[in-house]
Amino acid sequence: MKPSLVKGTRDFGPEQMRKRHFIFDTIRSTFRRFGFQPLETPSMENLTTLTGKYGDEGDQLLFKILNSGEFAATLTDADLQTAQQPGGSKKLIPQLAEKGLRYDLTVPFARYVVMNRNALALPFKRYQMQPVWRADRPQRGRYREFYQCDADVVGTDSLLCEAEIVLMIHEVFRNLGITDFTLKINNRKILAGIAEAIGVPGQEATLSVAIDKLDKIGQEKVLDELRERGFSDDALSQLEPLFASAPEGGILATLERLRQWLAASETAQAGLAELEQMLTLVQQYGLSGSALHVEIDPTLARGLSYYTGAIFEVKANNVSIGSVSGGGRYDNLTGAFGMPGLSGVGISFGVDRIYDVMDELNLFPEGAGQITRVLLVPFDEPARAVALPLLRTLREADVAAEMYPDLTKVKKMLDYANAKSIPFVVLIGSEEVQTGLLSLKNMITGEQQKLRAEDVLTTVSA
RNA sequence: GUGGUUGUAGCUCAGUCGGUUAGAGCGCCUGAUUGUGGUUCAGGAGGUCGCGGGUUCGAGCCCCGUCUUUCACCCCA
Repeated sequence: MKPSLVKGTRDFGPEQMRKRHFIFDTIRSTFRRFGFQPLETPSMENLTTLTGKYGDEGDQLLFKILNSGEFAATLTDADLQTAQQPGGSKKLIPQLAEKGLRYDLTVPFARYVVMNRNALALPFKRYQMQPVWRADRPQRGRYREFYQCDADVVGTDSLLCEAEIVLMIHEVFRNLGITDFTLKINNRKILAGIAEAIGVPGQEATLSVAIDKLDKIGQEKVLDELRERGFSDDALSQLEPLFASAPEGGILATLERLRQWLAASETAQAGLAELEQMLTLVQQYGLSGSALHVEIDPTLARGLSYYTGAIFEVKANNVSIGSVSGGGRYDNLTGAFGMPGLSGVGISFGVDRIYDVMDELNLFPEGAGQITRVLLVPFDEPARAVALPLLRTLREADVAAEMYPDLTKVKKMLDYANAKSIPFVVLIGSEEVQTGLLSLKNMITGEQQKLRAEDVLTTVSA
């Protein structure tokens, strides 16, 4: 049998894991600094928890888990006939599968909040870094198993939470070394307001799906699509300001222009006011000027299925990889689980795409992640007896150290050090055992010096 | 889910019109060097040409299926 991987999944070797840990560590430390607490939930959830939360397409992308035992025992002949009709298979799903793999981290979080509502101190801030699964067709930057790092806060409407998300995004990408990124912000209320302003109130979902593609397919094709979906020429002509190029003057000018265009819509004005307040908080915190990578994009739509206020999306510039982060405000996520009125806002970082971006732009720092700093190379049994106490001393001083396990040729052991990029090697042979002076070799410069064992530690930790 | 694309040594890739024993670079192993790596030199190992079927005297090359990769749509981290 020839071993192979499941489509859309990857192994992560040591080299990749060092880089991935760098990303995880960076994100985690930011979440912690902002006061978020860790949470983990099971890989699998009841399908009743997952279905209906992501729209019809989302349900298609859920990985279902076949029931254990005699999973087909309850099927009737009629069931089997139904299943053989085109598209009939999914009608049997409720009988065959009652569990599924998690599709994102937000819905399991909502379930957790509802189940623990009496124990949680609101507002509740949690972060979660776990894999999610989607039965999508894989592409570059799109996998069937990938990791998300989410931070959400529920139980408050405060715009400070939105502001903190903006701050966390900036901090994470700055600490990762991704300096060229754009944080696009919109507000669902602005989208609703646009629909109102052009005379198609309530149609913002259809509108959004189309205009979200603006930078991809262009203005004409967006208008074509909307026309096909029944938008009148009159309505479309009023959409004109949307396509105007961004005015000079940045964020404030964009806000002002939208305010004028959508003056007739109270909803839009509310959304614009939220946006402005949020940005004011960000500025008061001390993030402004060229350090601020925010762009207001009234065409940004994203997963409209549950966002109700602010919408965020981060794109790394000059790389052909989709968004590396996204999030927004949802007013009623826990409503589906019988707990209405609880508002939340969150952000999700896509580790795998961030990895792809950093790999392509060569942004991983040289020493990212822990690697062995010292290799002990004893030539014979007596040398081992000298090496072992030193091995312990190094490790107790938090210096990553290892001893070559076999007594073999020096060349082979030094090759090993090179292969693992170990910067220091301690050579111990009969001469070193007799004199007590060990040979410390710097593998980068090639220099070699004789040192007492206790001086090795200070030299390699410098 | 729809329509294209890709697959040859561990890696990156050549391989002519369908024609003898499928090649290169890098990497790997051995030795020059039994206590010193990266450089150099000499030698060596490594292939079900993704998999299965078909056409043909003959298939890495053509046809069908399948898996994988990747691109567009859809959607999204």
